[in-house]
Amino acid sequence: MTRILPQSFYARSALGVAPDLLGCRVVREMDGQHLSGRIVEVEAYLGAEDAASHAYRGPTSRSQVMFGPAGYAYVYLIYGIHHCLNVVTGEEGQGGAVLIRALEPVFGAEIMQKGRGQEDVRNLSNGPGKLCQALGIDKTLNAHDLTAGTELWLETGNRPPESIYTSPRIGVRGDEAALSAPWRFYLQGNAHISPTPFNQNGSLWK
DNA sequence: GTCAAGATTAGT
DNA sequence: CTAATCTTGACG
Repeated sequence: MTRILPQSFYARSALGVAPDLLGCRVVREMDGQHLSGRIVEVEAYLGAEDAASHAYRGPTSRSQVMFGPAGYAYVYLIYGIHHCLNVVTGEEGQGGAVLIRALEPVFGAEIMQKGRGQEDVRNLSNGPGKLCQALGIDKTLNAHDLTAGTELWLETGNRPPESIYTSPRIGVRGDEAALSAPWRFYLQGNAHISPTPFNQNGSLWK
């Protein structure tokens, strides 16, 4: 029984995929070693109806992978400095994805820390840019097939998620609907979620 | 071609 | 609060 999440897992609305990703693992295979983390925070982005989404204005050279088949990685560079990892969801042509925002290190925390001084494990992957740095994820993995089981993939976790909370998404621009939509999902109280005031006023989702 | 803005983070 | 740093995408 394989634990790798199949294409069918991704082939539905980002709003359905996002909460289901909590508790799952991201696995990175590098230099013959495996690094992995448990997903503790995500955000859903839709297509034409979501002003905060890169897919809002239709496909562009950057966002085209979002319009492709589900189960592929969408990796982009933000602020010229940080990479962000998303998984493409939904039907081809719709343009949906889920941003992986924070991980709880499972394997290879020592390697993730390499070259970053003596950093507390809890601050290693508690943000979208930091988790990509920790796992060595950059644009070379854009459009990578996450169901193939090579280099980078997602698999089911061992432990069920704690209480799932929702809040508005962090750092987004757009219209009022996009700013207020409660499409950030996170494990309330987990030590590895990203630091934000929203953590104080989220609401129980399930 | 030009240019402002960005799904962030670390440091003052 | 602001700098860092560079790609993208909108516009002309």
